[in-house]
Amino acid sequence: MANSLNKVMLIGHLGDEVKMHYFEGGNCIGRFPVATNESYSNRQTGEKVTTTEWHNVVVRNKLAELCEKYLSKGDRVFIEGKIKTRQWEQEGVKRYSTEIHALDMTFLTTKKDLNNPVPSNTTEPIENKTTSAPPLSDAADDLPF
Amino acid sequence: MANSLNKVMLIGHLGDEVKMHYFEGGNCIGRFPVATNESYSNRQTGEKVTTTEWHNVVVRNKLAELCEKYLSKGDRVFIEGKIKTRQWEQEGVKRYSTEIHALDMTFLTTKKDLNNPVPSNTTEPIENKTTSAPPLSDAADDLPF
Amino acid sequence: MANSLNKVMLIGHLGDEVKMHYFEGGNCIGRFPVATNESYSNRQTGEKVTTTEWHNVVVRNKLAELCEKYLSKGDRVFIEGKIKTRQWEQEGVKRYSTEIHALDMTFLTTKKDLNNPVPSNTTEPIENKTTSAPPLSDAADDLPF
Amino acid sequence: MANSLNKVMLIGHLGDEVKMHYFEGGNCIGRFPVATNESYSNRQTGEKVTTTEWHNVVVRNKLAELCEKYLSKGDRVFIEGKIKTRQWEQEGVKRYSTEIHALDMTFLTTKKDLNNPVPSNTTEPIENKTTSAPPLSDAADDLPF
DNA sequence: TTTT
DNA sequence: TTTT
Repeated sequence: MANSLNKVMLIGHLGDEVKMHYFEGGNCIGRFPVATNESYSNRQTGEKVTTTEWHNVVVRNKLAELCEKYLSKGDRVFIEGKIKTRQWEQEGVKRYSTEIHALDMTFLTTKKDLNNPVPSNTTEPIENKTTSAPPLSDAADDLPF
Repeated sequence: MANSLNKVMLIGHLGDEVKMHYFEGGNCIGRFPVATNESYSNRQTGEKVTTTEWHNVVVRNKLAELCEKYLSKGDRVFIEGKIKTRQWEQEGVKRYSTEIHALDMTFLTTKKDLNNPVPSNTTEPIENKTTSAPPLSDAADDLPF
Repeated sequence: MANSLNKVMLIGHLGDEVKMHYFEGGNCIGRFPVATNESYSNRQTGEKVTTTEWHNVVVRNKLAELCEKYLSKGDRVFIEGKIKTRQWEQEGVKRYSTEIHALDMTFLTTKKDLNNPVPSNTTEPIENKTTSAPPLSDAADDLPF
Repeated sequence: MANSLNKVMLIGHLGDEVKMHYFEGGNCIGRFPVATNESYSNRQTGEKVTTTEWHNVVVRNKLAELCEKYLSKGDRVFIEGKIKTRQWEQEGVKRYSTEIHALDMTFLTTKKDLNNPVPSNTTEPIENKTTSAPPLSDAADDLPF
């Protein structure tokens, strides 16, 4: 039983495909961006403004594989998870990246299985081009989550 | 009615005092860090590890003033809010800072009002007189266990 | 991964002690009422009104034992769980009881361990007087929760 | 700022159409049942069991009108609200009905506007045939609210 | 930088 | 970079 609470709940759309990373021990991690929107009326002009917030979602192992299999860019999901901020140094400057580590999820639209069961090699064609690797990806094996 | 959800809920302790900023139009903003902890057992060594996550909490106007008045470093709070990531450029490099914009809050310990004003023996004087049982307790008796 | 969500989060105070029930297989269940309050201003009179909502909280096994050990009437808790409505017939009339099945919890005040480590036999003296038993108690062993 | 929390979040499907009630002052209320499901494996037999939980959702005024306009039986919604238990006496017996008072909502499928912009008189053609009625629907009719 |  |  925890003595603190770190809970995030999102409903939004994937801005890109799920990018998978496989580790030696058999673990894997998936990453994808999720957009949430907020609308409000500008006080002066009265015009409606929509702002978009982007969330870096991280999933692991079984959940990651389900996401890769069933989620595509544009799909809507409900995500329950927690906030984690990674930090690293780049050229002497501390940098931070905040991620949403998803623990539970509900697929709210799954184009893939509904429209057409596409051959898996055509859905994520350039999955391997992940040039800029996130700092912690190597260490992921001995992380708590 | 929104078509997306961006919800954060935290229970944690303030790592520092509330820092206020006042704007010309009469608006104000308060900022303070909140720590949440997570414990897990290391798979190899079996030893218990506690990690701390720090959240940059932002409050506005009335809520900010309440926080400044009643919250101190070390106090425990429940926070409901949303995630916002600000970005800016520093020396040509995009930098990000993720904040929790608090919309509702519950003070779970407020040292300020507990420690000084009232003598502690007058705060819960008749704690034992809870004569009136909660509505459902009677019904509960004749319920399935 | 669920395709639906049934989530409850409460912060409130216990209206009574935790009542334990032990089953043959070694399982146990604890029950206690939790009060949440809501204040609003009456539109006509402008006077502030506070209403109290009572929640029938149910905990199982390990969590139940922790609750019995550390929670007392008046203590404040954070509860995360789900809603379950049981139904049964009484004299030909369908009756319902809605419960909050707690899955996670944070103790926000624990008078017991802070003030005095009272001998457990003095805290819940009449724990065994659970006279009226019920529909679901037998089935409890093979229930989902 | 509240000193307690009474929060419910649901993702589920409507078990019936939205039933509206209009009051003299211009206020209105809408009611509809929402089902959430949970699956688990029976420990003995190992077979997968799905249980359904029915929630009595209550909406007011603007939100009620949006629900009536855009939601139909079978639609999926995300609901954020609070738990309220009403009590009344029937033939000398105290009876309880627990409702989810929705404060915010996200329509996750809206068959009405997506499939065909049906003329409003054809949208609830067989409203009275409620064969598989959710538990509380009968009781709800003759309740206070 | 908090807390247990 | 999503979606309405």
